[in-house]
Amino acid sequence: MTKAFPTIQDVARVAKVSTATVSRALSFPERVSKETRRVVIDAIERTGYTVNQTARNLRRKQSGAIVVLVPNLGNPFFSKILSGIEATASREGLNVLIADTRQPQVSPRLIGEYLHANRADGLILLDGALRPDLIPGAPGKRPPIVYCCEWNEDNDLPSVRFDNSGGAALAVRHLHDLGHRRIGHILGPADNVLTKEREHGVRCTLDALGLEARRDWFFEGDFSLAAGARAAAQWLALDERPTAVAAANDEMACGFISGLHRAGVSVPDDVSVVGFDDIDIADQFIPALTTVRQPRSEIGESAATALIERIRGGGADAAEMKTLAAELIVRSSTRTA
Amino acid sequence: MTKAFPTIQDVARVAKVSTATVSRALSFPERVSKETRRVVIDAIERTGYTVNQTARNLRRKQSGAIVVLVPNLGNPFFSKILSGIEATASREGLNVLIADTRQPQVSPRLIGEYLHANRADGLILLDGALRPDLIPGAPGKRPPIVYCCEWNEDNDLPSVRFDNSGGAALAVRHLHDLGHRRIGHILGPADNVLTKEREHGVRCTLDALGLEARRDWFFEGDFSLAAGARAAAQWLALDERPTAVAAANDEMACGFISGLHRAGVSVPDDVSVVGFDDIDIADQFIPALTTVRQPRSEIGESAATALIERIRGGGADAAEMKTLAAELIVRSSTRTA
DNA sequence: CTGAAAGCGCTTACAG
DNA sequence: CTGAAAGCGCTTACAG
Repeated sequence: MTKAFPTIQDVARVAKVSTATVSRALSFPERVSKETRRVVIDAIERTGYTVNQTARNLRRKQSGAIVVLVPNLGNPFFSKILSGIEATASREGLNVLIADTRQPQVSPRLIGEYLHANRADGLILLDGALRPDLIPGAPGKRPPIVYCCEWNEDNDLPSVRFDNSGGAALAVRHLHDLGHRRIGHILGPADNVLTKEREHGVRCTLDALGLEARRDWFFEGDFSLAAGARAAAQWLALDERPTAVAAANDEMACGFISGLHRAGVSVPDDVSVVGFDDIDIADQFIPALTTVRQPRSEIGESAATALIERIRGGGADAAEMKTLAAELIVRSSTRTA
Repeated sequence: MTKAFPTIQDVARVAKVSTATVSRALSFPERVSKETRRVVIDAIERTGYTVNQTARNLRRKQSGAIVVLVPNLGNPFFSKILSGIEATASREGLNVLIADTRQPQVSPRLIGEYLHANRADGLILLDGALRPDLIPGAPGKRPPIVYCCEWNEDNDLPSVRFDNSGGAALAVRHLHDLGHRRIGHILGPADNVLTKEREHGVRCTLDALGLEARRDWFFEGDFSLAAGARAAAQWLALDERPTAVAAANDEMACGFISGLHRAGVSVPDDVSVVGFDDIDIADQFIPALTTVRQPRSEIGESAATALIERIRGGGADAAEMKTLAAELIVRSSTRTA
């Protein structure tokens, strides 16, 4: 950093008070006299002083920042959540640091360093595969951590999540209500908690409805558009086809519809498709996508709020879980069987 | 931050050397003896020490972080760029702080604080409306700043940008090559540099081709899907309609196509449409979108690299501009007139 | 209400 | 190659 920014010393000199008083005037205005406050404010204006956060943080042993670990920053799913987190954090005067967990630099060790290094007062994890509980160091002296969207079944760290299996149930019931009895599912990436939850929701609901969960109607995927297109190819190759498909996210639903379209198969006339997430394009896709909405910026806000409470409360890192409901949005990609 | 993390003192004690030596072993390994290095490394392992960045930064007068100011974090356009920035920064050992410029907290004053407060060694601006040159304080002692994608015509801060007008020219020429002679344009938000550049490219090319730039064929927009749909409504209301439309971004192109589709108008059979950006969904949209590709993670990397060079070089904040070429991707939303 | 003084954890000339 | 010492800019008990 360049030198010569005014320091608290400069302000003290101009105001003719001690640095302690300047500091107090800033942090506890009510503890200095009205007159002093005025003089200090004045000196601050004249010098153009702003507090050096680094020095303050060193002294206070805090960082004024939280870090968010994101599996893929370029993915709109995460950026919407990030947006909610940032809005809440900035309102609370906290900076937000981000790191993409696909970067080789972000090893578990580095996560530990973020915390130890006094870089962050807390951590939000959007990647359920991350295991901060494995970081050496007593958990007692670890800053708060909360999972957002994803979580890890091998620890009981607090998390904020959507009701994934409930959302999947909504999708399947909707298809059933339309008269569909042959229902398929496009899965997310293996080993992902969301994939498991959504699949679970689909299977349970199928079961409850007395419908068959046919192995060849469960298409493998990875949340990408391309995976949806691959599922379309598989659907086309089937002897007996499902008349409706619930995809584990909107991208795959779109890729699926698009793949079918290129083969001359129409959605919803030939197959009904429901997505998951309600991404921006969903209502302008052709056909407009019926999907399970998850309020993504809200979950980000909710996670940030939970984290900040823990930071401020300084309290116990009690395991806790908050679940946000999902909602079905019916549009034009589904119709009666 | 919680207490009791091991400090350099602890390491020194265990290694039976001075803290100065530990510090050197970490920062300038070649300046300590092989034996000492071994002993220090060993002590670090045993204590679980990681450097306290806050203290280091205070001493070194740097922050080890850059801040990226984003107009809308939830917008995939920006998140892709952010991803490129983050990848480069993290590779160089720099943390990245983000702030959404729509947050009221991010006033110009706050931008100044980011810099003064020793919070950041440099700044990347994705929002051309931001004017860091207006921040009080001599520019000489300001950390480096670079615009990315957008820029501001009222200052000559360095920027990395796409060839927007060249890209628009590509789009119009492509339409012309297909035999279209009645060509319209959907504009981005007013007052945006990208809007102006793209419109400029369209107008110049139309002119060069001897085609008319009809006022009622230039539809107002704002880069949103909804704006595209509104343009579709306007197109439908026209007496004389353009047979081809170049949109200033892909979202508007998709919204436009979707709006026409709902009215029974087919793209590309009835109108040809070309987008701008090549967003993820572009090739799975129905029809697959012909568009002008802008390598967004590359521009992010490029901006981060430029910033880091300036930070490391410590050098002059010379005005400089880097322009990345755009490329036309022909798919199915355009056809012969 | 205000100030003197210690100290947060590190780095870096300066000696040796 | 190594150590003693000062200092980065702030905050906060402790006195008064």
